[in-house]
Amino acid sequence: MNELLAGLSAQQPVLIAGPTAAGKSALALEIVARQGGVIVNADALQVYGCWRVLTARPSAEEEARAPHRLYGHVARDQEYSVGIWLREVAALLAEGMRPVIVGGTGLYFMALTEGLAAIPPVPPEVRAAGDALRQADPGAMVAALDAATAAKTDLKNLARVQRAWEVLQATGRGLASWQADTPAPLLPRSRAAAFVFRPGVDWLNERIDRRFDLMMGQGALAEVQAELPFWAPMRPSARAIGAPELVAHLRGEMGLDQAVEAAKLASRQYAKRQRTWFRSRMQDWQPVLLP
RNA sequence: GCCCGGAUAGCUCAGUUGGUAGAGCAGCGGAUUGAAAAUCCGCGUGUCGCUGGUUCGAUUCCGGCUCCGGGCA
Repeated sequence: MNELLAGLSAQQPVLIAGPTAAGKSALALEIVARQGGVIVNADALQVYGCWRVLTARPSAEEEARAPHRLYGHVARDQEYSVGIWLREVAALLAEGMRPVIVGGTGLYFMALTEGLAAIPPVPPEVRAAGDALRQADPGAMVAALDAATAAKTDLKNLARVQRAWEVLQATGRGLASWQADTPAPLLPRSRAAAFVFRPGVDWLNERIDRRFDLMMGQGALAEVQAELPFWAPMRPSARAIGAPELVAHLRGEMGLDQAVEAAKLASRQYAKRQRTWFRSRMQDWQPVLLP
């Protein structure tokens, strides 16, 4: 820890990435305690107000120890995305405080340090049309793409195809063309101190299991129960790992033990995807090696 | 003790009219420009329970044994 912090100037922005349950928040708190700054969330699910326990958001006590931003500030049914996150971060940076940005969402860090195309928001009608077409005739959606976009899109990945189709519908311009005009990044990698946690797989898997048990002890089930009246599985907020599993249990579709096991498994699989991203896309970040 | 079923990948199982075998899940690797805790792609050698026999050749057929279900005593 001390070695990590040596050579860290108190004005320098800090980025901390790492897989779920690796202990990133503790490092962020330590840095801010010693040198000052604001802790800024870079996690796609910790933004939702309804999931404090389930997404392992900083506790009230931790939030009292240092300023925290972009945690739990989004309503369950509110639209959110990398673009919105990036604009919120831009506003924060404009305030002039030194940011310590911490989270597990690789895409957010990439948008921050490498830039994000300036594409206007897709109107809800276009999104609805995209949902419908993807369901009814995915082939037509693929066929409707412009050649340049089709060439650089994974056409088997219908989530990507739908996004490309929606951008073309909404703006009349291909996604590839927009991306070719990606503006300079808000915070280039070279202007920040960047750390990635690299825990061993077995060590992390054990921590994931233990942490989920801890969440259950902290009232995860009650938290999910409170959301049951508003539950809509299609919403981004519904993708919090553990939520669908515990909902299924509360509806009598699976035993509690089974739901807990399923949630732990999903967390381990998520951590694996994070590892893959960090390994390939954050090679020039300083590794924080753990057991 | 007897009868019937089962024993094949980490797990659940399929299959081989005798030529050493393949699905799902798990796992591993990869991709990732506004739903990303999402989404998508790739990867299958394992004493076919053990042991004798028949056969050019047995995981497959036959005998014995072991273990696990179920039934009858």
